Amino acid sequence: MDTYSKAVTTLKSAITSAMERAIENGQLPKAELPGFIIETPADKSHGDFAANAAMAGAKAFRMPPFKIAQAITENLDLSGTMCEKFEIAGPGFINFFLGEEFYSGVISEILANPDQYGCSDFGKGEKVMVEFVSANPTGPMHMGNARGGALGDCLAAVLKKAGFDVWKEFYVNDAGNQIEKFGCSLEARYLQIFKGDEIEFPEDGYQGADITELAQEYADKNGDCLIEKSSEERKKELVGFALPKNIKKMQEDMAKYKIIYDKWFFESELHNSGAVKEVVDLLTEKGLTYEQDGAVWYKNKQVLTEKLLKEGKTQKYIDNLELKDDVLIRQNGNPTYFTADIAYHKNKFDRGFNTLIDVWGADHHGHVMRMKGAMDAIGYDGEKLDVVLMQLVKLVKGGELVKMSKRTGKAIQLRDLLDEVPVDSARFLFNTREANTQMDFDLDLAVSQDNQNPVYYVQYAHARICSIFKSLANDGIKAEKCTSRELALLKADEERELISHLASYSGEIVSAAKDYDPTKITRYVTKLATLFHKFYNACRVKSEDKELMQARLALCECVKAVIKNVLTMFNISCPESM
RNA sequence: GCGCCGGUAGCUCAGCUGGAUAGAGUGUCUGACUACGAAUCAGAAGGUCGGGAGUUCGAGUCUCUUCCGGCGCGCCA
Repeated sequence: MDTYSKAVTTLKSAITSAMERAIENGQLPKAELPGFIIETPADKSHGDFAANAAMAGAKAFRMPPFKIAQAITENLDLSGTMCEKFEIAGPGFINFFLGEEFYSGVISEILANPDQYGCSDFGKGEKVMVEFVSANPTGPMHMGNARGGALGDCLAAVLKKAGFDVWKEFYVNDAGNQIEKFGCSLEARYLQIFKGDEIEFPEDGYQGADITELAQEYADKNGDCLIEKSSEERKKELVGFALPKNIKKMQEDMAKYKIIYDKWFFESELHNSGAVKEVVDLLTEKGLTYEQDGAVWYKNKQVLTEKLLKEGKTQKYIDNLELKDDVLIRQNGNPTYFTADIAYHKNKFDRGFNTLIDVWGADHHGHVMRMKGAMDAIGYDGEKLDVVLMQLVKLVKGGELVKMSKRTGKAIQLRDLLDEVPVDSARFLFNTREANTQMDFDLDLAVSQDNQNPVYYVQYAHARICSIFKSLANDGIKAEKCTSRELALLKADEERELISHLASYSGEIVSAAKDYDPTKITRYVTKLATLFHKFYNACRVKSEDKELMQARLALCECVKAVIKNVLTMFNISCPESM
């Protein structure tokens, strides 16, 4: 267990036994012990930890909180905890102040194993799949994919650090309706090259310039050989030419974005293997399908109504949702996206993944409930499917909304972004805002290579520490292993606050993993940089006092290690000088 | 119409299962390099937590209601 958790748990049990003793003594009436929490006060003068046991127990003990706090503290034994003193404050908080043992313990713990620091067994090796981006291969990736990529990749990294066995996957929709549309669009552009505008472009086709370019590329290479062929053959040939190119581009873009997937999963595999059809059969066996208008339908309304009633929702609430059934197999015999998606998620569970995490755009939120319901319906646990919904990203430059790419005149692409913004910057900045909030991505900020940009602020702290070590090395001084007596010299407020923050790293990782929120960690490391810069300005490392200097060097080494630990985890570079 | 997400400082956002005087960054103003990197730090100013009601020792946080913004309710994905 890490030093911080140890400090909290030992303190908590000390308080619990104090309450038990107070009841035995008759200082507190016999009652069930109240649940209480140990929190870290925002205000430093309130100590390192605060317990609300006295206030939480006001009801159970039928006593004023302040009196309860007195009874508790009179029976409190701090030995075995890392706290050295306490006080009763405010309405009945008991505040605790950590002692030297804690501070030197944190530093020793980090230095013993800097790369592993922050790791825990919270996830217990559970197999988790994070599926993210999964953009359609019919066209270029956009800003939403950029955000999803950074969030998904860093979420996976956080989960891994928290002890999960993580697998990252990109689902390629290389089959189905949109590929058909892709083919029609390519065909129209191809024929237009030879026959001009007499060829009409399909109304719901993909309008992008990329389609025209792909058709042109094919024509340049192979000429008009497809004109005499049947439409079906023509589309097949064009898709066969264009799709692999698009997929390759996506893979290149992701690689440039430093996102490495464990697997690119192709939807077509599910169709070819019969897995999609299997899902329909499975649902039919369970009596959850019916035929109507030549299509096969899934009884979504029935499934979700039962599920929601079980969850305690009222019939009125359910009626208001106006639940509808879904088509599994279209009139034309083709399965819908939904059917393939059920098959895909079934496939994930069948591969042994315990928890499935999908990162989706918020415009898909209507799909979440029915997907979970469908998992239940085919005999899996829908609760094991978690969806992180991501709100829109607005690109802002010079305080104004950027809608179009100057180059293409179309929506800004991931490529445009990566051409302009350093990868470190993009990965960091997308992780400064929670998935659930609409986000303004400030282009000026992202390209700025100065103090405005939080990623440089953090990297600078790291480089600054490296620079201290270099400067001292020039004077023939190097860091030595400190004794706990030397580490106890770190008593300044700036030093202790910095160490406390270092100590909370593991807890922060677990909290980020629990909430599926990697943005907590960028905030954590930014705060760490801030506290370091404060320390740097307040406490000189180079010093005549050799013992204090060594203690401060140890602290610097810890900060350096944790910054590197975070940035490496997020695949962001961590330069020694900049 | 119904549902989901959001509304906190001029701007961008935090606020941990309800806790002490609501916090950062940025912008504005004022200071700090003859010293380990000033890509930094210190200080000031800036708020009816969208509005209203309720729950209790205590509400930015929970409940209800209302207003504003984004999104969703397809044989699209």
